[in-house]
Amino acid sequence: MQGGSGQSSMPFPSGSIDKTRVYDVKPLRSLDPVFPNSAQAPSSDGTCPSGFSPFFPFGAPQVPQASPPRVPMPTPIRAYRIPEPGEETPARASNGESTDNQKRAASNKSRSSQKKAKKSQDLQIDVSSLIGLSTSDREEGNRDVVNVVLMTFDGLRRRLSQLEDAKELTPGLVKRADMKAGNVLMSTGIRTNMKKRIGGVPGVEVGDIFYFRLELCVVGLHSQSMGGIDYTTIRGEYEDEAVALGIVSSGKYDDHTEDSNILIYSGQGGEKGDDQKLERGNLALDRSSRRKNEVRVIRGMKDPANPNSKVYLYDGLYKVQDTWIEKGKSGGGVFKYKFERIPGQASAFALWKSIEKWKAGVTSRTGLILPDISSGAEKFPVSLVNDVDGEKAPGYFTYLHSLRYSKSSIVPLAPDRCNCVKDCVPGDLNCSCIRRNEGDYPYTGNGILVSRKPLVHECGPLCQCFPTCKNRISQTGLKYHMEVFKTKDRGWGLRSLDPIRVGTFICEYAGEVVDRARDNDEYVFDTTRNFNPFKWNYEPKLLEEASTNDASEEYNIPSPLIISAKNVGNVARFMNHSCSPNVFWQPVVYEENNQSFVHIVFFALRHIPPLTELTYDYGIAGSAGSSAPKWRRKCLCGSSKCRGSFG
DNA sequence: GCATTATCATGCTG
DNA sequence: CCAGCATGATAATG
Repeated sequence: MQGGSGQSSMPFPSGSIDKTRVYDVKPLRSLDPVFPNSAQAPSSDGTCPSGFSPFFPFGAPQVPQASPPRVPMPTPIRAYRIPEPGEETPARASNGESTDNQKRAASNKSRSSQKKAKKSQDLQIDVSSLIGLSTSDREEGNRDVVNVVLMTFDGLRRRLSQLEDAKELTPGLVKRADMKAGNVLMSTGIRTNMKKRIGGVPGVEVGDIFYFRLELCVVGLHSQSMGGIDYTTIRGEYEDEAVALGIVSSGKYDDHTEDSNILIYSGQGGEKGDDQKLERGNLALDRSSRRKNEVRVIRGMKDPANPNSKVYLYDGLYKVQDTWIEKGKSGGGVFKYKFERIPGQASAFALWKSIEKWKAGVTSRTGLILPDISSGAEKFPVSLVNDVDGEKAPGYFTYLHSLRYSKSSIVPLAPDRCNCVKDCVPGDLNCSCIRRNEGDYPYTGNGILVSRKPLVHECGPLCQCFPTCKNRISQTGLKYHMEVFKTKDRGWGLRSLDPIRVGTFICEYAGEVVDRARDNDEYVFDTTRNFNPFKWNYEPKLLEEASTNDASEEYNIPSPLIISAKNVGNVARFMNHSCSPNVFWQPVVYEENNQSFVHIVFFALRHIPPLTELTYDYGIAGSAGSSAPKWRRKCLCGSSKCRGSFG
């Protein structure tokens, strides 16, 4: 049974698969990708707006219909933009081709997706205005929409996680805040890219990272919450056609190869030694292979910071170049698919592999000046790199990882400490530190900040709890391998060699506490500046049970705090400004030397892929009493929301 | 239209 | 560290 004969559209009649023979996949001409000369051809990145001339990812438009089929052929995939019922479909209509099937699929789709939402329809309308999502945003996303959906997901997830942590230990309780948050978002329509499409998903970029499978669902990158193969079925005139959309490779089945552009993926099914069947996802991958369709590839990676959790890396588009059958470990036949990466995409998985080698010292990297500019002051080395120009080092400073109070008029707060034994326990209102946090433990079990707050109260050295207590996150030092690097046009900058999960502690702003910043001092953190307000916490209206009276994100700092990192400081002094930053600051207070001081602590605003520059909002001085500094500068952050200047 | 099914998830226990 | 378990959500399938 050869698949390459080109005669049959079913190369594997069920039940008569010859597992010993390598599966020959000469391309079937009649199954080559067919994109009609219409405005609805999918573009490779999905950004082609309807009404504009289509982009043909395979070069010139192909005319495979030239060779007439002798057997009933499946209807070629016309377009993945399934029209809404009642929506005009000018290109197709003028071709005189039936769209009944697509319309049927579309109406099925919208019905089934709204089925669950029906009971909370009121909420859905309320919620979409709340979050600012339109119906078309749900259908097709963009960078901002994807970001809003992800922020909403994790805000709710963190809050639910916090509530779970505070509950009594009950044997039956399974902590799955991710599923609950995902379910709420799916059922209230806080999701995007519901329209299935081959190729890239608008708003998701190659190299983007995710920490839960449900995040992939809500942004429409991979709609299966567990399944590794995302596919759909096209209703054809004569028969239905399965098409693969994407895969998640968890690495469980030795899928990774030496060549970063190649991935060997195993089919699904065949659990207890049975042969896998050419159906569902397996069939879809086979079809996509013949059609040479693009398939999204998401690679499940070990999280370097947390061995228990996984990072999902979007590695862009691949094509299935070869498929065959192997004998699996349990004896049954297993489908194998050889994925080959489409050239010209941003480096993602390959970059991760390079970083692993740098960290292990296997390969030296270009531009490395110093392995550790902290000279051992930090737990992890802070490398110094310049692959842009000849500058050898930033100006001299002394490395210090916390605050120094010199000639400051800061009035320390009254000290307070808890008497907990071992670790402070979430939900324990006998703990005075938890009480000062309005009864909420500020961090989740794995140390992630739950909400921005007026002030976070951490345990201090004189608290009776163990130093391992989770309520000391900002005092535990760097968690990542950071790197100071020379940017193209903004001096030195800061980035991480490890992926950073939203809400994780990055570092505090170390330096000397001063009464007033000197005019020429560019290394200043000043809490009196005006900062762009932004929403990071969960939306209390989303879920009654997650609500609380105090969800304020306004900072409440007892007295103005100005820190200069010109002479002494840590990695934070290298972080540049951006008007759409990926890091934010949070005031944190704890006791030291019988006094309590406020610290400025940085947390990840969103997931940050490795080697992405870390930035925060420097704020703007001047409006409320304090005079504008002499060094206010033109902003080069490049964001679409850029305010033009900062400082 | 509704229930069933398959699935490279998670978190936790042993 | 890993195997195994319980609880699951999604969308295709029947």
